[in-house]
Amino acid sequence: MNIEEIRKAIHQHIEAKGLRKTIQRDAIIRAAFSTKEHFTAEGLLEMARKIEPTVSRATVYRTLPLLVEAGTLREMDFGKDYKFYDPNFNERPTHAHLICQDCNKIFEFEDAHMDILENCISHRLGFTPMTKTLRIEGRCNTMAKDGKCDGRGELALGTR
Amino acid sequence: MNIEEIRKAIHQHIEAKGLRKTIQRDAIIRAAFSTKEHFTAEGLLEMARKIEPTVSRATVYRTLPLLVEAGTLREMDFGKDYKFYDPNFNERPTHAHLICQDCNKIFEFEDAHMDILENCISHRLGFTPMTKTLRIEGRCNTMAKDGKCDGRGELALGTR
DNA sequence: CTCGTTGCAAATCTTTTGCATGTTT
DNA sequence: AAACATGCAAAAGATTTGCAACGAG
Repeated sequence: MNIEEIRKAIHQHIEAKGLRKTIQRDAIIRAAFSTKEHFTAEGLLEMARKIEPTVSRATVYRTLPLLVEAGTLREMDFGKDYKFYDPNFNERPTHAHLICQDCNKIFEFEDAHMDILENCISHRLGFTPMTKTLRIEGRCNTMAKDGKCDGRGELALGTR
Repeated sequence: MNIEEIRKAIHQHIEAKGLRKTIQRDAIIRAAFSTKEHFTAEGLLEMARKIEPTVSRATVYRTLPLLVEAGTLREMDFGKDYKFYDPNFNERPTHAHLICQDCNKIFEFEDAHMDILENCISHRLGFTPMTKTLRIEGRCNTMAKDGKCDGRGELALGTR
C-alpha cells in the first residue's frame, strides 16, 4: 500500500462520513505517511507545516482520529505521557514492537507463529481478534556481554 | 504471593532507597492489593481513603511509581486518557489481556506457548525480555451469532 | 534533631473545545 | 447558500511540583 493508495483510502473514509477534503487534511495525511518513524501529534504538526504552513495544532488533533478510524494509522503507547502513532501497519499489518531498555530504540518485527497463536487463543476464548498489540521490553544481549549496545538502526524492520 | 509478602517486598524496596515507612503509603499499598480489579490513580485514592482518610491525591501519585519500581504493580494502557494499574502480575506473572469490543470487559489469560514464543523471538533478536505486554481487542463470537454478549464476569481469570 | 513526607493549591502539559471566520460543494 | 472546517485562544483533565508544616528514625 503506497502513499497514494493510503490517501485514497482515507479520502474515501472521509467522504463516507460526509466530511470534506481540505488542503490542511491532505497535508497532514501526506506528512503522516511520508515517514516510517513513530511520531507524536506535535511532531506531525511540524511535519505537516513543512508541506502546508497554515496547518494548525487543532486541525492535527482533529484529523488524527480520522486516520485511526480509517484503519491506516495505529495509536501506540510507549509508556510516555503523550501518544505515539505508527504508520507502518499498512505495510506490515501484524508487526509487534521490541523496545531496547539500554538504548531506547524501538524495533519492529513480524512473526507468523505469533500471529497464528494469537488467533488461536482468541478463538478459544470465544472472540474474533480485531486489534493485536504486543510490546516486549528487554535488555540488549550485546550490551550485557560487551558493554555496548548494538542497536543497528533507529527502526529495524524485517520478518525473522 | 499474598498481600503480606507483597507489603514486605515493597517495604524492602522503599527502605533500600533510603525512604521511610508511613501510614499513608501503607494504606495505599493495602488498597492497591486488596482487589483484583484494574484501577486508576483516582480509584486508588478512593480505596486508600477508606483505610486511612488522611491520604491525599499527591501522595497516591507519589507512591504509585514506587509500587511499579518494586515490580509489584504494572502500569497499563487501555486506550483511555488516564493510566490503569494491574495488581495481578504477582499471582500471574505472564498474563495478557483480551478486551471485548462489544461489552468492554477485560479478560486476563495466560498461555505457556505464548510465553515461550515471546522469549524465543526476543533472543533471536538479540534481547533478554524483561516486560512483555500483549493486548488483544476483539469481537465476542456469541454476540455475532446470537446478538448477545456473554462476558462471564468482570474479570475472567484462568489459564486455557 | 535531621531529613524525608505530607497536603494543599498552583503549575504543567497534552489534548479538547467554543467561536467567529473562511472554504468546500 | 448551506454545511463543514479552520485557527486561535481558552478550557479541560490527568499528573506533577513548590512550599510550609509534620513525622519517622
